[in-house]
Amino acid sequence: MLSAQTPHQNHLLDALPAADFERLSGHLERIPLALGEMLYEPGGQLRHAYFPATAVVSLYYAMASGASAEIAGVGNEGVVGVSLFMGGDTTSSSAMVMTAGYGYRMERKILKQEFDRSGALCRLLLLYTQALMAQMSQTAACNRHHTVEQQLSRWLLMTLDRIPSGELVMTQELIARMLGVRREGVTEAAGKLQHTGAIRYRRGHISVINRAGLESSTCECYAAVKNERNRLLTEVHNPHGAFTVPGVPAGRRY
Amino acid sequence: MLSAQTPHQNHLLDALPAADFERLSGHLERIPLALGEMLYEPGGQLRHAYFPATAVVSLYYAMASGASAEIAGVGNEGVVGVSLFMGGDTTSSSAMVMTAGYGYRMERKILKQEFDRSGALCRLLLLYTQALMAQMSQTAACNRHHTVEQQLSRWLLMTLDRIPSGELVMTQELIARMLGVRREGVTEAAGKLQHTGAIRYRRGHISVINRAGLESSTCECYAAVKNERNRLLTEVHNPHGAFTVPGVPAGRRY
DNA sequence: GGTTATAAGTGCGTTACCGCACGGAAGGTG
DNA sequence: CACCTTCCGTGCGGTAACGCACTTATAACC
Repeated sequence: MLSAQTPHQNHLLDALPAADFERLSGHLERIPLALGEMLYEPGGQLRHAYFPATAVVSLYYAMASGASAEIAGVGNEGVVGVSLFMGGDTTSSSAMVMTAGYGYRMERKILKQEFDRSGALCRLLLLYTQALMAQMSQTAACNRHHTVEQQLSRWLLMTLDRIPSGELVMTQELIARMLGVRREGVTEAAGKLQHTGAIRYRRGHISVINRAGLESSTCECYAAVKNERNRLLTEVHNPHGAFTVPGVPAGRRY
Repeated sequence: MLSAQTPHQNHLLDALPAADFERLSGHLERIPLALGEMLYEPGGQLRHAYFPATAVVSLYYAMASGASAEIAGVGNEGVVGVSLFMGGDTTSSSAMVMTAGYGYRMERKILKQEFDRSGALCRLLLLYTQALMAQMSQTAACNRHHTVEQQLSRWLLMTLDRIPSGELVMTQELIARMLGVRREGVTEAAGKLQHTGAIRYRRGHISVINRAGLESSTCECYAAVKNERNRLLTEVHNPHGAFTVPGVPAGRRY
């Protein structure tokens, strides 16, 4: 269980008033999230909501053909399992851990109870859900109009924003499945990005060398999602994260 | 203002318990919705939520380039303006009337008040919002993997499910803008569908001749969205609509 | 340290869709 | 009726991404 003094570094939890957090802290369980772990699948009964800290989770839809497409990503800015408080309990999409790390989970029953109090967490969860919808919308538009290279750049940037380091542990195969494109397409796009000096990669590892380079390769969708999230969750937003100044983590402490 | 005896035929409103509906009926204003009317635009302040009855509304995202892409459609099964109760007040997408008709609107303040009572409407709105998210997810995946012909078929079926007649008043140009494809692409796909006898069209009008034909031309996405909506909103769902038996409308009466 | 599974690179024909530039036709308006 | 806007049909070159087959490289494992 999470002690009230532990720095947990999920932005939603961090934004809770002390009183609300105290009430919940005993119900937050710190757990490791391993690469490839499924947090939910279509039709499955969710038992917990997950608040990622260093882990990153992909919400994606798996088609009958075996193809798939990422709908949205969730990291330390959000929560996995909005259907628990929205009332549907499950969804037609899946959630898989894309970057290993840790997070906190809360039992379905506790989350519902707290949500029904209509307090700070309720408000935050609904605002986050709207930010999630904005991300889904942007994904739909981006899938329609933008190139693989633009989308790969966007995907790398969004993932980068959610992790402490500048290196992603990630195969091109897996990225391709999430973007819903061919693996060769990712190889080609990543090759171009490496050629321009934006990234460097080796077998299963991608390092971002020049963030500005990535930003100039991506489409408007990256900034659009980020801006909308900042607008909706200003009090939650943590401008440069708790990780940019090692040893002096930002954010509330309990 | 809507009298308690009026058949209103928005499924969310119809699903309200009598007591809740009584409280709200005085705040529901029946209004015509004209083709092309904008219900909201990015950044604009929403003043009302709209419950379509015979009108159909598209939620879409407009890109900087001028291109656009539909995110989801809303008809008599839902409500336009979920950001009002989610807390963000506005969104980065736009909402435009695609099929003229009428609907009911409720002032922002009244909606929020009722939402905060955590009663039946609150529950329905959250469930509907989850159904909307499922539709957005499916749109993202569909944009990635399916052909224009499949998407056109899906779009026609979804619109058809929301209107009383079998004829859509709709130019190919407008459909193309919503699907985010070329107008010529729609012409070609519609030509094929007409050739197989599924539809017939003339300048600005599309008639569905053979619904089963359309269903066999579309992708899994149509059924997936419909099933998820039925799962989430069983008590709201109105199997064949209030319109299939003219003069003997189904649904609750107040 | 040699073997092996897995990740990434490459080439090639195919396809769906795009952008553009027309021509023709329907239907409302003076 | 003649006019003219708007909508729809068609052709053509260009291109991004696909599917497939195969090679090369890397890191992990015995």
